[in-house]
Amino acid sequence: MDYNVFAKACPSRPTLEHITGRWGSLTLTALADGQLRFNELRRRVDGVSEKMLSQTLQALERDGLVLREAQNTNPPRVDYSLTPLGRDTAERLLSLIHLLEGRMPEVLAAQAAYDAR
Amino acid sequence: MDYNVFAKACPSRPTLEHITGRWGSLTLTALADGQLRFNELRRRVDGVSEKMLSQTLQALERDGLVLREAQNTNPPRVDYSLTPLGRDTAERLLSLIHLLEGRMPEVLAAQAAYDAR
DNA sequence: CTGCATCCTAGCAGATACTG
DNA sequence: CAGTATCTGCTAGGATGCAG
Repeated sequence: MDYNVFAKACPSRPTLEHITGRWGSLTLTALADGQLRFNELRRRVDGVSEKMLSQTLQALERDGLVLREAQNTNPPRVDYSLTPLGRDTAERLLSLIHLLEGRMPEVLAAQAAYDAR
Repeated sequence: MDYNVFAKACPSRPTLEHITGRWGSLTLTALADGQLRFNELRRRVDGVSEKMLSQTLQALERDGLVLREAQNTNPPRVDYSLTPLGRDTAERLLSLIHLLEGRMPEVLAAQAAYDAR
């Protein structure tokens, strides 16, 4: 393996963290449905602050996962969408999220059992 | 959807963060190959501290993703493995990681292009 | 509307030392 | 070996204000 996330110094680690991070995962999957504007994204990703969304989008854009298209109008309009690589990534992320959402009862039961001890 | 990660207050969010977090994702995927002992895990997940590994394992055990089996011998021996739910989760995580590892050249090129501006 | 700049704080995370 | 305990620095992340 050339790029192994298990290696401390591998450049894939920061990128994996952008993707799976608290806001990165939600941002990517929110964009999976299609292009969104900044404030549309902000409403979708419940609880994200302007600052964090902005930072998250910049990191994902730099990694080549998100495409940013700004129009020089007034008021300004900026559209965010996924690149082909971003789409592949979001797809796998969604698969993970759907699994989790579907099996939350199992998780909650495990937590209750753990706490009972 | 009953448990929607996009909702700020949904109980699935903390669990998603345990799974996708910096050490959670690496720990889960390391265990995908089979049972490991504490220090074996520590060596696999390059860079993790004792403390973080311990915390991570506890969170994943509580969520019902990891099984902890302690033997009361001397010296002590503790084995960690995945539950069925943990295996399903790790599988999807691995799919994501393999995608990323395989396409790192693309990511690095995007980063270089971004930085050039 | 879409951001960047600034300030501030809680808690994440590393280092170290210790216990059964 | 498999952890806990403590201390401490760092930075993620929230709040606010401002600009194009």
